[in-house]
Amino acid sequence: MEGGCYHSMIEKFFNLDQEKQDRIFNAAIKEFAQKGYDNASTNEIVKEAGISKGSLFHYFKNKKQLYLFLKDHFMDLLTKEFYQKVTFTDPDIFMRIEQATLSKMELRKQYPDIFKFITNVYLEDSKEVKEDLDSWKMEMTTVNINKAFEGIDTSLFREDIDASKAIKIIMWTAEQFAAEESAKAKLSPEHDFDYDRILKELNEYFTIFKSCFYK
Amino acid sequence: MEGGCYHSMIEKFFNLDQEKQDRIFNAAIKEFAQKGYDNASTNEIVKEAGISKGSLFHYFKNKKQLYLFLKDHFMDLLTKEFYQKVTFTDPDIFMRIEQATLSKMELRKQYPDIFKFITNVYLEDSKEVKEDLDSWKMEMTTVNINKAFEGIDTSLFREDIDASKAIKIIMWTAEQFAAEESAKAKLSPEHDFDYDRILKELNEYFTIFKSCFYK
Amino acid sequence: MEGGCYHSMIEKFFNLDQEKQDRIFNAAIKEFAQKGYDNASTNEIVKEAGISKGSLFHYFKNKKQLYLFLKDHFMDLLTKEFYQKVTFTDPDIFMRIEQATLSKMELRKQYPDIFKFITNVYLEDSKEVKEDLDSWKMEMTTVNINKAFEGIDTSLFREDIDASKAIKIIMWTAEQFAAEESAKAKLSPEHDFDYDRILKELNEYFTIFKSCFYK
Amino acid sequence: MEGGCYHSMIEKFFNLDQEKQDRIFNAAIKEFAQKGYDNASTNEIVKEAGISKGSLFHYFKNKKQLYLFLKDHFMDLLTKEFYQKVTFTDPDIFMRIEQATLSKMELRKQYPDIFKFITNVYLEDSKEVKEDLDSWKMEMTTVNINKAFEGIDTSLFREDIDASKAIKIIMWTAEQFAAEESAKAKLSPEHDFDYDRILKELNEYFTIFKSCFYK
DNA sequence: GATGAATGAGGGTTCATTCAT
DNA sequence: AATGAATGAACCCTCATTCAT
Repeated sequence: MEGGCYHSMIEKFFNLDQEKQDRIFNAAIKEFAQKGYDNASTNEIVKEAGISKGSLFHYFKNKKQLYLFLKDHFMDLLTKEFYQKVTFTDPDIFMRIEQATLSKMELRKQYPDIFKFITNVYLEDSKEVKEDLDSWKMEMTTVNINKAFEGIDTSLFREDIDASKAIKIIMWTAEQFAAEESAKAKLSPEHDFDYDRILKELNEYFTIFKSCFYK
Repeated sequence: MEGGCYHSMIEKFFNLDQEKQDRIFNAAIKEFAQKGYDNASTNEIVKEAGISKGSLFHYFKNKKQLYLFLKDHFMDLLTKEFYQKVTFTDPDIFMRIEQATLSKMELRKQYPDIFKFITNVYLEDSKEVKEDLDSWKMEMTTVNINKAFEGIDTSLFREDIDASKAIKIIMWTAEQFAAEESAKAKLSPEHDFDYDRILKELNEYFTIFKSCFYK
Repeated sequence: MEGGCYHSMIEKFFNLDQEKQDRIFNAAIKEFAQKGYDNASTNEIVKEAGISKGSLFHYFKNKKQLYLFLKDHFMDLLTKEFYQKVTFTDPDIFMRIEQATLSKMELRKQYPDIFKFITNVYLEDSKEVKEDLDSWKMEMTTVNINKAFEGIDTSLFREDIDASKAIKIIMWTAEQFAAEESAKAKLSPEHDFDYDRILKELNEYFTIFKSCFYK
Repeated sequence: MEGGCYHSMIEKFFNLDQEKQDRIFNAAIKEFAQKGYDNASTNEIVKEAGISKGSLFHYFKNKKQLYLFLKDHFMDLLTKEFYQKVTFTDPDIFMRIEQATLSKMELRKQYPDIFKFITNVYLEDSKEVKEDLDSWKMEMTTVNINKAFEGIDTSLFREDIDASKAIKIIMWTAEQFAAEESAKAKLSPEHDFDYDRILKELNEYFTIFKSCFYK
């Protein structure tokens, strides 16, 4: 009911030369990533993008549409890049998680603003976009979990251990470990990521898991 | 540089009768918890608290000082309550985590607004308070981890397993499990928390850990 | 000073195929009729007409010229249609007014948007077109009154009554009666016009007038 | 549901010194009277009133509340003044209408902006206030008609004439006559009202009515 | 000590009009 | 001739903070 001219407007945007599209993308992503939906300022976006106020609302009918569009567009981008780096076919869960973790770290390094933006979308709490995001979040969670678990070889696990719980433990550990490393990096931003150390440490956790969960 | 008259102002606040202090506390906590720092409105706070605009800025130099004060004050309160419920002396890590988890759940039920407020402080991303929060977060993390690990009996762990890593795995699992349950509850708010089921499920994870990590 | 290329622009418009002209006419009339001069949006007009923004301002120098052109064009059209239905030759004023009233009702039914548009032109109060409309309104009033009074047979009126005043009373009554019915219909839009009842009631007024004013 | 803090805000307004209230009244009335609801600019109002943007919205929560408040306030004022000048007790309809017509003309002269504002309220067509105005208009019409007709001595009318229709004719004539005079005055604003001539002419109409409708 | 009126910058959004293509 | 991207001023409204009382 709201998005009547959604497509025609976005089309206008895609007819711009790539360089201008990028300026707008970068400015908007950066602003939303830094300040969240409510506090992001369209004024800042247009200033940073070097376009006029009117132009922004020529392409996107309002702030909300801009935000939701960016979410869809860059979620797509990250997802595609992610699945290009990770072939979710390896039956060994540790290989899969290692690949996924590495891949995420690379994405975070390659597209720091986009990564932060998409991460924040999951945490976004603004009333104005709540409804649209909630349904999307629920959908995403289901899709991702299904994809991640597809074809894991559970025959390697000890029979007295609930494989699905074991898998959750492994994934949570990987996630929290990565989050902790990211948090460290954020609080002392001068230090660059030392992928080798991180991978090594992650593998130490995996070694523990293998010695515990595998036959 | 900023907090010149910090103390004298807060003193004024503490000279108020308890009932008025509470009205201000409740109103402010609720507003910040619901909307985050940037979107919280001092107008709403004074309206809810039934005081004048001038009064608020009489007790607290500005919105930021009010926020940081609330953070300190209620972090203290929650921490004290927490350590009253949990005696972090039990050498068994699982008992300790179970106690901590239960205790947190009780606090969430007992002081829902305060709990939400303090939780959100950790996620707060506003530029205006970023600097002050970041240093505080770092400090908190260190303090809590140290406290949590104090006196854990690592002699129960298998010797071929790095105890500190095992403890991290256990804690991360407990945290993520709780987070997942909270997220579920948030997306379908009609369902009330079923503490019994949750504790039972958490213990199933602990059973796995014991069978793996313990001698 | 303003209308420099007035003619050459309108010519461009008349060179369009009739179907396109009509699309523009309909879209513009509808928008102006619904929202008045100031609030009518050229954006809506071009969207509804299916032409580009540039085109509109290619045919009409600006919003004002478009409006004034529509006013002239459709006032002409309605006037012509009106005088085709009503032969203002009947010397009986009541027949004439009845014909005129009926005729207006038919026009309102036949061209609802145009009718509403022209009606609103008389009530239009926008600064931007005030000057142009005021002189036109004055002219129109004079013209119409003269036409309406032409060849009325005043010999039927009692000699002790000022015929011109009697005519005014009759016309004002007809007008106000019609206005009151329209107002009623507007406030309770579910009721459709009941032309028969309205005509019958109007004739009851006329019967009074005949019994009073005629010899 | 919308006007929660209606009273408390208006109270703020009434606490201002009279001179400031008047500045705001005059500025707002003038702007609304000239441009109608939609096109009236709160910017213009505050500029003309010599107050800040924020102040206006300190007294009135939004443009709509301001408008509706002005409508109520000045409708009250005009009504009170009107009924002070006209004692609607004279059983002779002509005396009553003459008084009313004179009274209206005086009000128009005394409070030109207010009079125009209130007149326009009846014609206001903006979506934003339509609902609120429609119910009010319907109520007003009923109230006024009832008051106007109360205690008219219909025994003077010829028995073969429907008194209620005769009264309508008389009132419509008076109204339209007055409207026509006002329109003339508006289009050539240099001429002041010549009340004596107008009253004389109105009475000529009344003479006709008496000779026709009275026994 | 307590008040609440006053501020003005900034929020998102719409607009008629221009002009390079 | 026809397009539609681009403009920037103006729209209503909210905000944290100040200061005279």
